[in-house]
Amino acid sequence: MKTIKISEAVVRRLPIYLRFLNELSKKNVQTVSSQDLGVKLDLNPAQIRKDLAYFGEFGKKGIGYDVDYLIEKIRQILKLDKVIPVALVGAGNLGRALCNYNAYLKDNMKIVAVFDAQENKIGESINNLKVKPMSELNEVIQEAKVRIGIITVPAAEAQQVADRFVESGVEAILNFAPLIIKVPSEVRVHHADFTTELQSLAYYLD
Amino acid sequence: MKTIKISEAVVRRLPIYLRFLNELSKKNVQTVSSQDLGVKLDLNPAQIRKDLAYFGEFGKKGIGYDVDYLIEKIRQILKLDKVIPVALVGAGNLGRALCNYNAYLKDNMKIVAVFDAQENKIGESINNLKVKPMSELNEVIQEAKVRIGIITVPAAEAQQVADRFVESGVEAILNFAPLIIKVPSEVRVHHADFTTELQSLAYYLD
DNA sequence: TAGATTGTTAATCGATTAACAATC
DNA sequence: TAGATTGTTAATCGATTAACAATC
Repeated sequence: MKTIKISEAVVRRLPIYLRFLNELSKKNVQTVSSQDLGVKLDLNPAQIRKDLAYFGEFGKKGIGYDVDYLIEKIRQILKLDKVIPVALVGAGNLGRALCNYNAYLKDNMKIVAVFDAQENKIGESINNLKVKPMSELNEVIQEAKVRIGIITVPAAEAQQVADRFVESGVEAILNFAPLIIKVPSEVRVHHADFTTELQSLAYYLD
Repeated sequence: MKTIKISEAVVRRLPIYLRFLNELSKKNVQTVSSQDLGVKLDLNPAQIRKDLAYFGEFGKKGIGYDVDYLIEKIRQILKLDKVIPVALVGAGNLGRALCNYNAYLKDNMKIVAVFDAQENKIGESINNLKVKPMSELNEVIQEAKVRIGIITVPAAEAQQVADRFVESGVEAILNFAPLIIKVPSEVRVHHADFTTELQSLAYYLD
């Protein structure tokens, strides 16, 4: 019955809902309306209701959404109800920074391995993870059942790293290198590029 | 005559064009077609032509676009033809990582000041920049004519930092904290959030 | 019950793509 | 000239928003 195609725009909003719902839950808020969510997240309430309705009837008319129930449902939709093992290549400043999010991502995702091509980085400790050489990538990824790969190497090496990820069976890639990487269509890639982000902001200066 | 509103989607693609054109220029490629660009950037050639045509007639029929001329034009459109001073708050791992992009961003943008609220960070050196206390933020930003602010502090402090940026006259903000920040409508905010990015990727796992 | 809020349909709005005359 | 490629219009596709019956 998964015939209706969910647009990327919808999928990108789900984690934003989830994050705010988690905040509400921490404050012991029981119920929230699409109105409330809209105000806090700068979104149209109708859009929020529609987004959620793609996946089921999670609310109660006249009441709103049960916070904890909706959290549970969104986590299921995003497949975040089990910890997803993640690997990262590029133990530079950025890679190191992302490893620090491990605590924040707990219950959802976990960076379980860090790799680097540079000799002098290997063996270094980042957040209790020892940096491993690229030669061990395939083996480690398969053993740890890594499903998502993060690329934080310079642009010149990013495509090679992507190829290695694909080859080792990773299903999705988050690329931070300033370059469009190419992968087979069954692998999902998102680009998270600080430099293009910053440059597009400049357009809006007066 | 700036009556036609340019969509955000268009503006976000311009830096991607620019980046690839710069690569071509470095390889001494003189001319490029929308076809070529489309293949390399995974975009529809008609879309690329239309994007560029919003701003002028930059190509030659039957020939394509002159690489260096198009670079010049896109830099003008994005207001990147002069160096834009940028400030960053949050001298943690992520802040430090972003400062390293200064070299890459040369000619376009420059991080000219770094601030942190924590005593022990102040005075530290990052990429030849001394970390300054928050008390100096307004003064430094006004003196250095900073136009864009980057937020790399924990979520709990991000809104306060945004308020300080706005108060000191910053025109646009790039927020890396996992939280939607609120600013007056004349200030432009982009959210660059690693955690939501990663979570939305999970949806596409089988 | 009265008030609130969902889920959903229809209307609107906007973005992408196809097609082609113009022309280098 | 013949082939290539732009700039642009029209067609398509998709996403957002408004409106409201259903109902808690």
